[in-house]
Amino acid sequence: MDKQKKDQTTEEKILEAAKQIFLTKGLDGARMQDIADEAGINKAMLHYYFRSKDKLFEQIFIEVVGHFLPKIIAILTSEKTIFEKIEIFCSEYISQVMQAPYVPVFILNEINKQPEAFLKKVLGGREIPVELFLKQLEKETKSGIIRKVDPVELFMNLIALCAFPFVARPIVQLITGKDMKQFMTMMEARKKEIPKLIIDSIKK
Amino acid sequence: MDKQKKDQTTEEKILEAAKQIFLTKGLDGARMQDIADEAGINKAMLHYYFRSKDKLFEQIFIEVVGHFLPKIIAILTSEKTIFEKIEIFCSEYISQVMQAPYVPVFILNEINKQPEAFLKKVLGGREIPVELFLKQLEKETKSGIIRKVDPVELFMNLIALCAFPFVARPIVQLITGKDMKQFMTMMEARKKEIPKLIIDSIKK
DNA sequence: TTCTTTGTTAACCAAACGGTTAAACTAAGT
DNA sequence: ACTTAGTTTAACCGTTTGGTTAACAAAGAA
Repeated sequence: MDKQKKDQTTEEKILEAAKQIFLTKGLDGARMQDIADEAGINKAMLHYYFRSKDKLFEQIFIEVVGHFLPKIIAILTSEKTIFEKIEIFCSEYISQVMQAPYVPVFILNEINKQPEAFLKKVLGGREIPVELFLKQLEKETKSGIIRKVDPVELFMNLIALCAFPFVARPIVQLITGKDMKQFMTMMEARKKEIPKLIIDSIKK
Repeated sequence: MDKQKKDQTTEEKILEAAKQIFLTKGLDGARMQDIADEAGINKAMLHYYFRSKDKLFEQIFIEVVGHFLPKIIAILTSEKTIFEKIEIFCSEYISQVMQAPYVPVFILNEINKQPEAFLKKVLGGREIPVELFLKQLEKETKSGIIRKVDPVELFMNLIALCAFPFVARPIVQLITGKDMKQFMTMMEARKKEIPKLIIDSIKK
């Protein structure tokens, strides 16, 4: 047990342990006993504080996603040029994921297992404020700065290039022989490589 | 039950059903009873033919991956220019996945849950014949056709752009409102868009 | 026919699972 | 010292799970 855990409340211990277990094993693969062991507490406490496995999972899920999405949205709706936004997006996204490398796999699994529930949980009725971003694209297309671009594909390419290496990380590491530190160094470099690639492809 | 299933052997029925269930639910999420129901047979037959859940899963896994990898390797080791290889790779990869859209998620999950076992199963002692591809890159760099490129990153970008949309497909469909047919049309178009993007980024 | 092999079924089993309970413990308030 | 409310524990419960078994059926082989 970490030294820190001693002055954490039981609820905090559970949340931390559940996050660790759910992120690495997924909902199906995680056992309540695993979480209890990881937290160093009795299994009954999980139910005392969070009633059921599903409730606990949802708590973790909302915490994890709720930490990511706002930052992304903030970037898209900020007062920057498209080129700047692309640069900031990649840098920020990769920074975020570097601190929690399992998050992309975790999210992609949820997306595939229950897409509607996913959107509902994540957005909770709100809408993605994508309007502003679309208008900006349109404007900068007309003013001739960039060529005509499908915003969905642009966004998809961005996330693909940023997120995919993390999703395939274990195999990338095995093939290249990179340890975690070297892998992270590569991703650090990609913060600049990816925007270059994307911006080059949409510039006129 | 499909009309076809009647003149399939029990073993074939099981393999088909197991593939369907494992691909969509994963190893942890799949139940032996689910597979038996899907195949329209008694659960005991699964063990009669394949002994255990793990053995059955491995069979499916090897079948699925064994169908993909050789095609990819064939392209990399063929006698084409890099530009041609990139074009063929994207086109072929996307075509393959369009016929089995769940495969990338399935594989990425395995990669993350047991990376070493994954490589062992997939390669079975063999090596990825990457030498030839590396030499080709080196040669075409020296002759000035392309700029200096890290082959790992080139390859990672390729797969990222081809595979990621399928991995995030449910959410992409929900956000864009595209049905399966429209999604596939988009991916069909990407067979040409992705090579353009990649080739532009490595051309001198 | 009779025997043997192969395929199939329903019933069963032990273990693992998520979840519950009642009692014990702790600490703060009276 | 007594009460009370919140917390923690071990033991337990019903269900589900992967896996087994024994009886049985179909089809050749003798």
